[in-house]
Amino acid sequence: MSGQDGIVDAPWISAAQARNAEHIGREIEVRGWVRTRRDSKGGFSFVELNDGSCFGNLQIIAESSLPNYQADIHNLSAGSSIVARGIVQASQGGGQATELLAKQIRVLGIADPQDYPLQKKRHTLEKLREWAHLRPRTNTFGALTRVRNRLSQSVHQFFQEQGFYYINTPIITASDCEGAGQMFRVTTLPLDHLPLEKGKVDFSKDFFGKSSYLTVSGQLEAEIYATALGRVYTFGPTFRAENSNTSRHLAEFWMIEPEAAFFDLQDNMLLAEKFIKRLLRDLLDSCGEDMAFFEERIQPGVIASLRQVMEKPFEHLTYSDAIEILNSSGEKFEYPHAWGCDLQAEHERYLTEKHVRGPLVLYNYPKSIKPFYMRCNDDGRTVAAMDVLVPNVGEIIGGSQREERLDVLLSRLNEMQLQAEDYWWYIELRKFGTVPHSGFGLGFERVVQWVTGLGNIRDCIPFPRTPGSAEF
RNA sequence: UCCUCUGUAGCUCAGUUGGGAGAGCAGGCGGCUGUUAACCGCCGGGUCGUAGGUUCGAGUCCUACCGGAGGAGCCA
Repeated sequence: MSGQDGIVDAPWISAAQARNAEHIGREIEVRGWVRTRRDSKGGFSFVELNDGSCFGNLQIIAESSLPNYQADIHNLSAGSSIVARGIVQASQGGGQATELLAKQIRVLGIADPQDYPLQKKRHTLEKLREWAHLRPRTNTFGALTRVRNRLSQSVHQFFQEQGFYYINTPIITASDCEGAGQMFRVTTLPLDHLPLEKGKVDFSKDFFGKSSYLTVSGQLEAEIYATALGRVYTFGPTFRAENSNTSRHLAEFWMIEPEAAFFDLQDNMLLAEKFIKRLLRDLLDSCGEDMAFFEERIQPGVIASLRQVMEKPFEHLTYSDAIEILNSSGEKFEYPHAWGCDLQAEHERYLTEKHVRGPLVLYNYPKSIKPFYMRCNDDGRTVAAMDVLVPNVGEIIGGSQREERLDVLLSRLNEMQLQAEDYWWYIELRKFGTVPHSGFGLGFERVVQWVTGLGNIRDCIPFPRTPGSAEF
């Protein structure tokens, strides 16, 4: 969107560029939305414009000699859209390097302050959720959007540099055997007139000839590609129909799932750590203004804590050691933490927030509490699983080395009373040229929540989908 | 799904043992010779979430439902 790239009319530049002192003296044009207007005692106005290009606003000086000053400019209010042309000059006031002395201001659309919900003052995040069509115009969601974008870019850059191929796994899946929780059914059957067969719905009449659902994970399909091309990753939407009402759950969220052939659990854990550190480094390097806002207004201390994470190696603990630490912690827990039980939120919180005070990689979980595809360890009672936990948010990564031994996989399916036929293609990957391989899933919004310090995951995605809520 | 809290003006909230609704901000008008979230004055604005019930009388008490928040479970 700059004037130099040849895409748009030469004088049009971004507010981010216009705020830079190197443009002083140039005649330029900016296009965006008014954040606020202040009238000077001298009979002219300061109009602050934001076009999304950066956190800060461009201050525009609108003198009363402009032909439409009284009619338009003097009444400009937050949310109005304008095109302003003028000369960039050094700012006479503090707080910004430059300002635009307007030669012309064209008002494209006014936002009537009587009706426009966003005020100059602070709104609660809960209220802004009701205005998801307007909240990107606020400082918080502008910053959030740029942070999300930067993280997305880093995801691709990191995996591309590490030799991973970006693949697209299906959104619609025709098997209900993924076992990762409640799924949303996809159907074209008439719900008021379902075809029945012996009293049950006849899904052979459905669009795909069988039951189909929205995906809860692209992992199994990613394994197909990993065992052909070596290293792959997905970055796509994921759907969970669980009725969970918390600040950490969404019914629709974005997940990144790398899968790598010839990676064992150690390689997998190292990959996860390098990946997270890369995300943090890029974020802190290139989203300074936005992160400074989160630091100042959302969670003081967040930047320092992220820096610390970047500099130190992650702590690693086996599940068994974690249980030992909980046992000898002297801490009072509401839930028990015996070996073989899944760790409760309070346990994870103790481990990350009090014991290690930073990210923690837990691995080698009891096989009884983990899915069939995780690789069985030699001790006969644990699997090569690993989770990455971080303070405040909890689990952001769950992964494992996958069971590559055909006989072991078959007996695990049998143990868990799953039908081998349902997994015929998954099993064939082990029949034909099987290799050790590993992967993990990282919840994108959880990372956003962690790095911004936002308390509720519903504010970490543009349009949150939660039980009872799919507005916009 | 469970537990707890909550729903009063555009926004944030106050409203005392049930007696007829208030403040700040925002907005409108006016004033103020460069300002950078709340300079001064005046003005307008509310079926007190919805539906029942108790009572002479309900924002206030009771019941149900709906929305929101925090925590739990499930998970990423």
